[in-house]
Amino acid sequence: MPELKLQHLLTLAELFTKGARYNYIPITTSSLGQSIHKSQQAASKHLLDLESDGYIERLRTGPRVSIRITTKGHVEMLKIFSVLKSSLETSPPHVEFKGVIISGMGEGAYYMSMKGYTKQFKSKLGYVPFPGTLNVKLKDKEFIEAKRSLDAHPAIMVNGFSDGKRTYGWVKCYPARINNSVDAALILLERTHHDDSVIELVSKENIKKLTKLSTGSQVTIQVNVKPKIS
Amino acid sequence: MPELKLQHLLTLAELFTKGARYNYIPITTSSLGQSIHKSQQAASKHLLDLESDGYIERLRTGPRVSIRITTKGHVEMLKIFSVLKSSLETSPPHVEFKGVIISGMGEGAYYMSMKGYTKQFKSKLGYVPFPGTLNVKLKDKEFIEAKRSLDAHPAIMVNGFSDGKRTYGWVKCYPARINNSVDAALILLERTHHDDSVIELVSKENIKKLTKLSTGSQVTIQVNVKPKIS
DNA sequence: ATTACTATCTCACGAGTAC
DNA sequence: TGTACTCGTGAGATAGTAA
Repeated sequence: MPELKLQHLLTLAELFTKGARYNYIPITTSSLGQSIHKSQQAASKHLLDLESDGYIERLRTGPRVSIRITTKGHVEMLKIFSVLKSSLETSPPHVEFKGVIISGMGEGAYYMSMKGYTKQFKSKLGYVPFPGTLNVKLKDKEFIEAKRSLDAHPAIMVNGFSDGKRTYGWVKCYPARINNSVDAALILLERTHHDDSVIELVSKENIKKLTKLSTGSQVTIQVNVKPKIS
Repeated sequence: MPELKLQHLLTLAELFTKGARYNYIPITTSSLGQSIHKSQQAASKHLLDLESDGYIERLRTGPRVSIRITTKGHVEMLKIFSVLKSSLETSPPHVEFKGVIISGMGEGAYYMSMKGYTKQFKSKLGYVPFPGTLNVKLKDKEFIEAKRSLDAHPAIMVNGFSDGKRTYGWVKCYPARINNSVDAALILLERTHHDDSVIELVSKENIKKLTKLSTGSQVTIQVNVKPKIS
């Protein structure tokens, strides 16, 4: 869509930084070449091209040449800038999983109801989860891969503990939404009896009742990811 | 500076818009080719290159391929984005003139003191100018050219009028600063006895006294330009 | 259907150099 | 000093086509 050639982009940007938008700026092709990490010849060609395309204007006073960016050049820069801006901004800040509900085995419910966990859930998630986890079987490889790389994102860490007889592993919690309607948390367990293709979720209420979902139902889970601020 | 090749920029941006930052997105090389206005083969090559450079990850499930942008890819996009952003933002929003003061002939003072003008100056500039214009001779071609293209920028318009005997032309005013210390207005007259190499300025106070400048002194004038907001 | 190879073309770049 | 020509090299793009 933008008419400005991509290879000229950084050259034009360099002229902008030098202040050439509203004033004629004296510049040599060699210094420009250095700035854009190209040869003097390349810089010269860039200026020639930019000029013939009407993105810059040049004024020569004897040996000296001054350059100014035209409105057209400014507009083209803004075009590319806004393409980048909108593509970076419209990126939805969540990881999505699709799968089907499989029967919970009650084990999750047992462990997650232990005081060592519930105390932390209360303080870190803000609630004690309904006893019983929702287990979702992921069918596509990309979701399994996405689950693996959840580690890269910041999580709410529920620490493991010991009750004297045995130890219980940590639980990583990721705030999530089920079918874009129910708030929940996807949990990664240090020790789980599931393989990588199953994700487990906890919620304040009984998810199955709340959503009228049952074993075999297809669900979509969105895990929020902190948008990066550069 | 950015390692990402510019020709891959719009391809990566397209993947971003498709939501490939946090999820594996199914995409074909032909559809991608259409999106970036290149051939299917070019899109395929782009993906190959982006993958081997670690900017994207691909997952193939039989014939289908899904793509996700890596953190490295995201960072590279942000790098180029910020180069553009800063070059567009650091552009100082004023047009600069340099020249030497030449003797005013008093004519300007006479005209600018007429009621038909002073009334408008008072309401539009906020003050009645000191009687006497500052005339500055521009020595370099680029400043003369810059003066000509001042027309492209929005001005405060002081309309012409008639006193029954004759008519007086309009005056365009551009808020300006002299030597970065005195507020003034550069004025363009519909009818002037100067050629293009001279600019005239008015100010609330006597500029020469205020700045201790006299004929022959070098001055710098900055005319503010409305920064464009896209 | 797809993806991606090969061949070919164009053009971006740098070296040398004229002015 | 400057800019910008010619020319050689190679990267990027497309068409054709294999898998």
